[in-house]
Amino acid sequence: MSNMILSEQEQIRRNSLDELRKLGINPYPAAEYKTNVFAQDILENYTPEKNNFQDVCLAGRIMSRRIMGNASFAELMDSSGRIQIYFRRDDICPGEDKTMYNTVFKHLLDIGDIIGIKGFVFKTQMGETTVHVKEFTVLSKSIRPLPVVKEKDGILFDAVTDPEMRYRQRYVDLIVNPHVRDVFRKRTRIIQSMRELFNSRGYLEVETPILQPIPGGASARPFITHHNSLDIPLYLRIANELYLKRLIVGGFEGVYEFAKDFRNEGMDRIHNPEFTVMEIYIAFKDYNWMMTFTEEIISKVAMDIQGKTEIVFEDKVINLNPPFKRISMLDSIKENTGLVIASMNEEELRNVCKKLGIANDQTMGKGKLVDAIFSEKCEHTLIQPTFIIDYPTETSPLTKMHRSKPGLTERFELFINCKEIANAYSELNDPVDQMERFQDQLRLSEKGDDEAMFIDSDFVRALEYGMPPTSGMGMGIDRLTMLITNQPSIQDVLLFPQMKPETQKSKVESQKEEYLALGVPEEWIEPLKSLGFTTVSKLRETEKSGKLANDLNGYNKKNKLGLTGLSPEAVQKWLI
RNA sequence: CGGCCCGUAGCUCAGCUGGCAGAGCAGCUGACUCUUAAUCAGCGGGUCGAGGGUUCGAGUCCCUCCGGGCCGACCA
Repeated sequence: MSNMILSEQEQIRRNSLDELRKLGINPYPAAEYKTNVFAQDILENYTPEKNNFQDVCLAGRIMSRRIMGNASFAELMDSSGRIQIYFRRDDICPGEDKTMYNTVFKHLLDIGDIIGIKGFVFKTQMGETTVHVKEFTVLSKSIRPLPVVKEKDGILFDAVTDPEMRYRQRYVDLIVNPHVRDVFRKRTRIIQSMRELFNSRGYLEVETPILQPIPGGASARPFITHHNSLDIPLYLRIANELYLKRLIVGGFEGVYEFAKDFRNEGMDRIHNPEFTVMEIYIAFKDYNWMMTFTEEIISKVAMDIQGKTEIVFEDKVINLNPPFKRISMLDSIKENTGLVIASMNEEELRNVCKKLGIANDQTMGKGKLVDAIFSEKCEHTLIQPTFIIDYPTETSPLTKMHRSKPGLTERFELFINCKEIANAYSELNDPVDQMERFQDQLRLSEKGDDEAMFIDSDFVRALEYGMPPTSGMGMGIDRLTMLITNQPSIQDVLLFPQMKPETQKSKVESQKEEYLALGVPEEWIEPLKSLGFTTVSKLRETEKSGKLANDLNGYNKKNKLGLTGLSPEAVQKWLI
């Protein structure tokens, strides 16, 4: 702590902290501060005619100050927004003692500090609704300067846009970029909107294990961890599907979970190692029913959050009004390539891939090849919401065989803006078939597919007791939020996106005695440290004693330390 | 993993073919009792991401590394 190098502004704020305490003001008081209004209520509802809000109390952060001698304006930001506040010396300090205004407000408070105010609302000559402060309380002193963002006619000046700062220090982003708070409020409302719908249908919100002995329900590489007292490996879940279906076996009509899943894979604009998925399973339904339900969910969310089903994403207008287009995967490939691949074998598909310039290798089976063709040739066309239906069996090991199309399964994925938003099946409930599919996965795994599914024999055991015909659907909440809130990157809809750790500069410094032992005069130790020689080993590594002597003498002169100059020879002796 | 770009004061950013590190905001001192990107006068503030190299001299050129962004690869 004492060794921390503080900027000038941080030092000044820490001094202010001490000064406040000397005046008997606790900069971090414990007591509840009872407010009776939010900034937004005042801004929306105050009128001079009504003369309302004449005894208000609110609390928030000082975001700007304009001091004009014995009167000042400032902006206070609470959770609802910003409001201008007005201080007048003789109102703050009615008696002889003007300390609270002259010293505390003008000198010891800063932008970023959190205060509570009591006063009345009025309109200034410029017409701005303002709280005239009669009394203020320091609630929390800020000792780190906040980026100052100014705004005029909706244009921001010096806005914090650096992604690294925004994501690493999300708290700063939230303070200075109000629209960011709005995105996260909307994220929560999206989840609430869906939850309302599910609860109104009587479906049960449940929680299932995040630490799983077998990471099932999806094709992905898991994170692995270890349980000490059981002495077994455990995996962070890649999906919760198999647990939710066990609950349908258990007799619930419908179950759903908003779940964090974890996948140990690359990160980019649309992938974060941990992400949120809503999965829902409903007994006695099939994937056709689920498509209609998915349309209902999406359009309700759009209405609840944006008030309309037509949304704008970047330069595109997307219409979320049902019904959405439904097309089979094979028909979509036909539409986009003109190729009919339905009856092709693995070798023929591989040739198609080669012809189309699609990367493929021997570990890829028929299903993966079809999937690769689809991804390459079709996905980018799916801007308006589209259900792609009837997937190859091989890549859908938990899905019921198609009731009429051999080799295919009753599965759909919903694409919006070329991204997969939802994935759903008529769930496979034939335990014998399920066991065979798991064994197929095992063979793929042996072929080198490192994301083929593990066999979960307890899940098969559950199916053996009998699971009703069921349809299940998973929806990527992060991607849905990106879409609804028009955010280009997943990091913009995650409060704390994963980042590489910041490298902490080592704060290790050598002691005074170590410098003295080298023959460095005591008065030159601080200049040495200031020039970056914070340890004696750094000093020893220096080879240019002449340059060092020169730098030290320069530092002496620049900072007017008045020390006697050093000769290169004297410095040379330290380094031996 | 590969290509391109970025990292300079608390914040936003200049800094040309290498030649004394700059501006605005913020801060400090002062003036100003309805201002609003307040204004006016003055002042301070830098390990130029880190390390190495070339050079009389590096923010600038070269190499390595760290962090970030975009695109691609891999991947849902």
